[in-house]
Amino acid sequence: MADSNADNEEHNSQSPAEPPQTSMTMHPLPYSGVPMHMYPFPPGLISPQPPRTKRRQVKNACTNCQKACKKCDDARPCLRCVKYGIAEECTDSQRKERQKGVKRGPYKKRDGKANNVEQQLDVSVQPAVSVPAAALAAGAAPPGIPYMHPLGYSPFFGQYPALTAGKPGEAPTYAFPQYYFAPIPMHPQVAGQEGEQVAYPPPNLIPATFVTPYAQQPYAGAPMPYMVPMPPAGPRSDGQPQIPVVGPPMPYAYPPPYAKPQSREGGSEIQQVQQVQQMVDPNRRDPRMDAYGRMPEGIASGHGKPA
DNA sequence: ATACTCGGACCCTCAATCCC
DNA sequence: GGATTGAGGGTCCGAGTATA
Repeated sequence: MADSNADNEEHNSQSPAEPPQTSMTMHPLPYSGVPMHMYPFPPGLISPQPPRTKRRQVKNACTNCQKACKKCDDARPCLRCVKYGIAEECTDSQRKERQKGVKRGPYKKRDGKANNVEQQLDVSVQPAVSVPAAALAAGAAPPGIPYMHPLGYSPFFGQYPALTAGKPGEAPTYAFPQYYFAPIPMHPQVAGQEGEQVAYPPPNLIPATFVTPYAQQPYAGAPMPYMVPMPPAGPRSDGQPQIPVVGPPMPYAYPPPYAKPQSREGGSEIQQVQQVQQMVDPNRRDPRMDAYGRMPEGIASGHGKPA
């Protein structure tokens, strides 16, 4: 299928020169509850019907997770089995062979192109970093926008995998999505009846270009973090020009991109699991990671049922 | 409060089919 | 031959229930 599944390439991203292994946890924050493509936009910027995020699945859940209908991961033993102390029973489940020779009826006619609107709306998968010429020609912002979302470092840095690792001394290319200015819907367009959802005007998104292609790493070969915090206000330490913020200052701080789960006794669930995991096998490495310890797109995503 | 169960929504894979 | 479709079969969310 044309669907370029990141998982399809996961196994061939290992370079011959294996980079230094890190001691960071190799699990993709499965309990984060923040889907991979759910951007930490402030409440005012969230449209009433945010695009549903796609749920990522492992290729093959272990027998235990499969039985429990619970989320598994690609590592063996998986987090859940480690957590429940059944790591030695963590084995891949057997998948049935797909049946062949199933006849299919005639397909519905193709109507040329652009088969779905969803694809056009899904900015999360657009690898483009360039600004469409039409948008540039149209000017920075359409009239009537009350104020613009401030733009700084992308909050997505490190969240997306490298498309190309980059030769020594070269910057890797990342598959992060375009970063958008978005006008805040100031007033509901339609007043909702009692018990009805209030409708907001559709967001008018203006694609913008990234100023920096990737977050600076503290040292060569350092693993990319999942996300980096927003930069502090004021001049940038790297000498690059400060990105001007249009409109009033943000009255709130960004929440941490991945909020820790509710802590239980002895720390959060994920911390407990990680502690066990490190005791079991300190060198345990998630097989999906690329040569630089980064996870492919979408991993750690996912809770995606419509409300 | 936490663990367990499981219905069913959602997702991925890939053979069948379409079309250039 | 490459692109597209869509069903088979898988994963796992989340609500309900059980247990400590």
